Amino acid sequence: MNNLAPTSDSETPRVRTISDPCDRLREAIVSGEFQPNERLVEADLSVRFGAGRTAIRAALAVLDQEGLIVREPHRGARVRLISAREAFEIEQVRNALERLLARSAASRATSGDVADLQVIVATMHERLREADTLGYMQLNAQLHRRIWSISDNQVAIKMLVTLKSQSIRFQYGTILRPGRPEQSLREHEAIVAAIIAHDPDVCDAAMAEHLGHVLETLQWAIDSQERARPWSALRESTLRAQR
Amino acid sequence: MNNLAPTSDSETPRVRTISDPCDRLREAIVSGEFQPNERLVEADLSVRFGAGRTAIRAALAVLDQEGLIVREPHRGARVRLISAREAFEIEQVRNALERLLARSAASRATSGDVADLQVIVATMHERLREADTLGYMQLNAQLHRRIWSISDNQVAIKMLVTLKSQSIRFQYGTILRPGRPEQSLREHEAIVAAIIAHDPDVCDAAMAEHLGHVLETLQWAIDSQERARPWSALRESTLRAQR
DNA sequence: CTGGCGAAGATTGTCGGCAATACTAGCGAC
DNA sequence: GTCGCTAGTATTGCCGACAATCTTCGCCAG
Repeated sequence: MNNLAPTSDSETPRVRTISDPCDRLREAIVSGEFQPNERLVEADLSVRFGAGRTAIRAALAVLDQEGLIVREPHRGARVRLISAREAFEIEQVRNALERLLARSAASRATSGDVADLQVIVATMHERLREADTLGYMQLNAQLHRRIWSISDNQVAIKMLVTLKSQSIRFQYGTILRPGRPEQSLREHEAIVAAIIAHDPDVCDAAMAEHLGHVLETLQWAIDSQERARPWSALRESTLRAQR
Repeated sequence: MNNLAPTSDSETPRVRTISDPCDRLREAIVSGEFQPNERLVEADLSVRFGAGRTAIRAALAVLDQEGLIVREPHRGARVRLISAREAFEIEQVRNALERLLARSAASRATSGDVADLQVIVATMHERLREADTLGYMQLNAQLHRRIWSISDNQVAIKMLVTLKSQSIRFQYGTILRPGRPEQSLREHEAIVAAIIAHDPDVCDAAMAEHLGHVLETLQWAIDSQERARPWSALRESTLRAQR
């Protein structure tokens, strides 16, 4: 009855890889193909993507609005470096918006939605048992996206997608905290349980607690990163000055 | 000691009107100079603003990302019509973000911030006594912006500015509800009191209650608008089809 | 009179070139 | 050796023109 894939929502269309320079450049940036603060010379991108410089300029304008790059007049564009402070701001906004969507999802979830969520949670259990951290992270993101699709606020969803692409550099450190995946899974189960119970208040609280812990873990990840490489702040300012 | 103007935050720079086509076009759209669904022909805008078509295209790309216009391939750009449903989504997101900022402001407000807020509230009392509804609305927006400036989340502030420009068409009907300005002022006083008390939880709750009432009033305004002009839905679809 | 069909008009998308600006390297003076 | 100036280079911003596409209008058959 249900599909093999637990979700059929709008995932990245991988079959027909659109040659849109904007999407390709965005993908290259979020995948880390360009370093933070790296210059993005229009002519180079033009030959790289086989598009005219006009299309590249349009793509840069979009990515500037999305916050992935910064443009200075007559000085060109470069990959935006998200500071730890800004990562915190983004996570706080994400917190507020996810709570809103969780609340909406708890009110609107159908039996089909609930079944999908349960499949995802069950698969998360498997990945955790297999110590498949990467797979667990992917399912984590998938669960959140599925909750978004249950809610009915497209405005908030679009903002969350943009925020996610901005802060992707900080997403990987958060799962490395000892014991964090187990705790994360329990929190996700609480969220799903609240959706099943159609209780918006409880779901809001469960999502708030979950993302509060994510925020704490983000703090921990940044701290431990600083501890391991105390010169990183210096390196960042050096890169900022570099041309 | 304190300035004559209660706020010195980033208001719209009116002295040196930048000739940037993007800003001018945005201003023209939010001020209602262009009707919703009206076509924006690049050549016309080019002669209107005295800029080349390239600059106009860049401006359209930005405004598309901001959600003020919609662009269809080979079919051009037009002013985006925000539906009542979308206005609701926007107001819900605004609700979530303003609560976040109110919480932050309650933690961080200095004595100077508090003084500014009290001046604004006092002036709101005056405007209300004089039945100066327009002036009251402006102070209303000013108070919210001042609270934003106390908080420390630039990401959320930028989003709120963008959302405000999108939903400006629905801002005017909400103050016309009988008794609403008085209630609104009481709610604002509760918010400011919570900031003065440095109590984030109470401030969050006060802002939530305030914006919950705004949401109700928005519903009332849309309903009464529909009641007065039951053909507006038809007119909208007609405009959508129009070229 | 209505509905399909094709050509003309209008508009957008893209490309190349040119001027304006910012960065760099080299040179000379102190 | 260091600082300031200047010429040269690299890159962006802008403008015109052309191709691609969509829309509209006129025509004609039924």
